[in-house]
Amino acid sequence: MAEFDRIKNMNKKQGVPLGKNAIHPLTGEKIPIWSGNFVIASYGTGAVMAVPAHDERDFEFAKKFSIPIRRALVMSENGDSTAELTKAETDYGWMVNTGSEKFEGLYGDVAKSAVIEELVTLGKGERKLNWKIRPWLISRQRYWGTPIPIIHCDECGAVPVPEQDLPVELPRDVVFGQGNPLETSHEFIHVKCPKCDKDARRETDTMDTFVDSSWYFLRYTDAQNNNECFSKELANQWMNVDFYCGGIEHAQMHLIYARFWTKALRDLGLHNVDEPFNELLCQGMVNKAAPWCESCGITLSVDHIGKPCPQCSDSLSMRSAKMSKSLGNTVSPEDMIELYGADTVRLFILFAANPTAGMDWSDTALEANYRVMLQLRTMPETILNWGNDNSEIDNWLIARLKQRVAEFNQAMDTYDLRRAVEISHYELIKDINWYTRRGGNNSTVGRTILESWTYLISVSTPHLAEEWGRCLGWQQMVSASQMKNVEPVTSAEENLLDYEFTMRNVLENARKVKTIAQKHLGGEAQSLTLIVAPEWKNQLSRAAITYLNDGGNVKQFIQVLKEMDFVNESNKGEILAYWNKRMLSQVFKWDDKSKSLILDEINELKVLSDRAEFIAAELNLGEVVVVTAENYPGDDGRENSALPLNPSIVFA
RNA sequence: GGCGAGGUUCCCGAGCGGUCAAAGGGGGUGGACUCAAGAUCCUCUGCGUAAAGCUUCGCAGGUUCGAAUCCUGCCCUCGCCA
Repeated sequence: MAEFDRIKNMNKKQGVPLGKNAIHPLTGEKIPIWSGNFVIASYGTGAVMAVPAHDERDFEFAKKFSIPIRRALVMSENGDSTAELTKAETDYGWMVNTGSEKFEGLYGDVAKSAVIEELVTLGKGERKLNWKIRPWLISRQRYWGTPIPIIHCDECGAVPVPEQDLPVELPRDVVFGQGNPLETSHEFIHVKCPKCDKDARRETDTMDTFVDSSWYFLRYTDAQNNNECFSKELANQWMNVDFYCGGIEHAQMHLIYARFWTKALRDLGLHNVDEPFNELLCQGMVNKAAPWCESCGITLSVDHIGKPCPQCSDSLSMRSAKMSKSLGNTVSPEDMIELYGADTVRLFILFAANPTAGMDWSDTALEANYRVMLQLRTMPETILNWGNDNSEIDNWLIARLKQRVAEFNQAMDTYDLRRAVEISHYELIKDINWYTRRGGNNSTVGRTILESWTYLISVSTPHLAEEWGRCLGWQQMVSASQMKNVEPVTSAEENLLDYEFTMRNVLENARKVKTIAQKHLGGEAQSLTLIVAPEWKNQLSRAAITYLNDGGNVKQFIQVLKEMDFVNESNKGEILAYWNKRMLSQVFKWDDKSKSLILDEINELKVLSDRAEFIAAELNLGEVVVVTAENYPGDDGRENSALPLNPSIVFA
């Protein structure tokens, strides 16, 4: 098992006693030696002295295998040296149970030093400091990295390449697959020593490629500069990078390196920038299912699909795993682009998940996005072939577009790419569908929509957008032109959107009720009566919303209510009861939009009456009548369930 | 081991105190169109009922008039690094 995997399994500690003992160098006691899976062979000598009382892992191990845990420290001065440990006490403490006057009661660094000194005196040990240092990128790499500008001379040793010969560039005439490719370039290797001019060899290791990515952003500020790495003035002007988007490994490796180099170059006086990146967005991983053995806990390559586990012969399931060559669960973007086009693949990736979330690759989802693309492809043609009818719903569509553009901009500004794509490639199709369903048929309006919509789709599917532009007869490419400013929604348009929204809600509810109602009717419903809530319920709602908006406490509202104008002796009982029973919770259920519609005293009777014909057609009814509760002629009491924005729905 | 992300309805995924039985997509269902298929459009997709109510957002508690959302503990998964 690889060391990596073993460390991952450290919580499942295992071990065996070797049957041998070590002698404690100071006390001479015998200490049993165990072999354990949680000790890392590559760390130090691979052998560690366990301190079960004061190390969490050792404590756990000792508990599991019933090894005596002896307290060596107490956590308070003159603490109880015989107190039992319930968990590892890992802080600095005062030494106890040492069996030696020299150490008893010593604390922290003083204690450490005393023990070390004693070991040195006895000749049984030495003081040593182990550094744990990153190799800071000057580590062996084969070819793919910045060459290390050193020439090895038998006479002079390692000689730096003179500054005028820099940079050392990688040779092209190399052969891969036979060790270090640089070794195969005769011209690269064999050079004269810059000092003594005798035959010498060039260094063939290269630096890590992270070296380049540690300062390229600085170079980008002045990429054409042939005299120096970058102009200090330009770098200072452009840096730092406002927004940096990269994979998760950036967060730990690249970021550390880039920050280090930036600061180092600053200290060398090459620029004045302290931090290279202002904001970092870590994008998620793209995963894809791979075979997985539950009992062995291993992920296998796709070659094992449909076969049993090679280790335990159990049947394999599938589970999501990071794409990798070794597992074979990769997809080739080229193949996908070949099959579906670049725009489709891009759309899929953007829509499948938010950038930070990561996602599972899914062929069916990709196909679904392809269908959307096909649908969008013919959209301009369809829309431009609309007729010339003018209708109320034209204004709705124009208003809707304005609203969508605003939403789109907001999504883009907050890097919510998924939402942006949803608006440009999904929502707007639905809006167009709704428009035609409501009888819209005006190609002039359609053209207006397309003139903005084309720019929205160009962000994620640029090829498609160019196609649209061509269809619209544009001379310039979409990518080379600028979208015309779209005005914000006017208040009249806002109302129109709201009314339509209100009607859709009612329609939706009516649809739900219809099937049940027909069970009771024992046949097809013929007509529908919508009973709008009585005025006192609207007044009550407005009063409650206003009261809460002003920061009032719900519990006290009933007191306020009693004093309200519209409450009198005859209706008081009904209103107060209704408040408790129905309205109290409802006030919180309305969203901000609904609340503002209620406060603005939306005329439901008119909104619904105006649209009664459409509702009748949608529900396949002969007639739709809209009345207020006050005017409802029936005596079945159904008007009582009406609420603001939620009329009673009565089928007959 | 250190650090990070996360567990949501059949699946993927949004939501991050009342708009939530929970957006959107996928899959599935029924209908329209069609000679037919495909594409497209519309409906439904927790149980239930002329609108109630009930159960549901990893598990168990807690805060609140109210929790998928906040707090505490636990379980599990994934990723990064050496």
